[in-house]
Amino acid sequence: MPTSTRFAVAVHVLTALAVSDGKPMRSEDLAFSANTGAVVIRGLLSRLNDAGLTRSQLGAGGGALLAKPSNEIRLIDVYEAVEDTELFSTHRTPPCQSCAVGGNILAAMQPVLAQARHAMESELAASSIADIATEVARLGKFSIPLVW
Amino acid sequence: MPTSTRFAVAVHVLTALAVSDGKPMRSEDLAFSANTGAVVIRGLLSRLNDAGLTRSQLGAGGGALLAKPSNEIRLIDVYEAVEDTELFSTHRTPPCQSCAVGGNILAAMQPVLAQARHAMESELAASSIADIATEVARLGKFSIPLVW
DNA sequence: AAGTATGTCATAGTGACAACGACACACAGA
DNA sequence: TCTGTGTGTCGTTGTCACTATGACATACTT
Repeated sequence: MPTSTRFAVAVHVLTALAVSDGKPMRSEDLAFSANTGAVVIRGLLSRLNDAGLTRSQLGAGGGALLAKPSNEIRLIDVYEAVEDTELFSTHRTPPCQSCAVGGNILAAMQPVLAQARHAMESELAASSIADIATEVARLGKFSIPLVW
Repeated sequence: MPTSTRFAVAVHVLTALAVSDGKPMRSEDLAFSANTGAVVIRGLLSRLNDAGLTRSQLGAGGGALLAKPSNEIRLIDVYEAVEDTELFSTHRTPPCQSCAVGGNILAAMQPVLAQARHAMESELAASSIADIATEVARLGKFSIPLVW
């Protein structure tokens, strides 16, 4: 089960905003960088706005902006803002409740799966958009803020 | 970012085999318990056989059996045997390589994502089918092995 | 030799996701 | 105030992975 592409693209968008902080970026520009459509970006920004990670400026010269410093945006915040499916899927149709195993398997698995998910989320909480932006700048050999 | 239902169903199947150890179970019986089709179970068993977790006995009175003791089958083994998609998806179409961000974002994210995945897998390595079977027996108030 | 169960193929249906076009609404600047 | 620009959202369409289902060759047990 793969995640949707939303998480990766959302991190991409936030990182782009972080490296060119101050200047609003249009959804169309962000779409170009992520190689996708502007509507996809707007859908992501809508979720990120709701989560308080970004804000949008309307009108001429407008675009998307970070709502707080990039080092205060953890990857787990991004993950929760844009992903809405459970990490572990269970049976499409509930298992046979009258069976000894079927009736209890989900409850028996639940603690282990919750712990696994929590371990993953803790790792995502340890990194911020600032960390990613710094790494991108290092790999790309440029400094932040980047003037386009 | 969900997994497929295969992981949950595979754990279900292996747990069923664990609690009734010794007697082979037909894919049709397992399908009934998991509330799915026999072909789905056979597809899972095919993968579990390849991974050395189960073996199948053909002919009358045949069925699936565990290939090793249930306490030697870790959940991570099951996960790797039946899941074949990456935990984290990336951009459907590769990002713009000529952009400062697009050209490096994937490489910059990769270490963090790998660490998050590893944390999750470590948790799955800490539990075995025997643990799940014991928990199912406790919840269902029966003892192992279960005579059907 | 007969019956039974697996393993695999081919087909079809379902759901999530993303690409795309269109348009109402809101703000900036002159 | 008026015009241009950009967001936010809707509906449609295409794609892909996954699951369900039927069918059949193969292999083993009795």
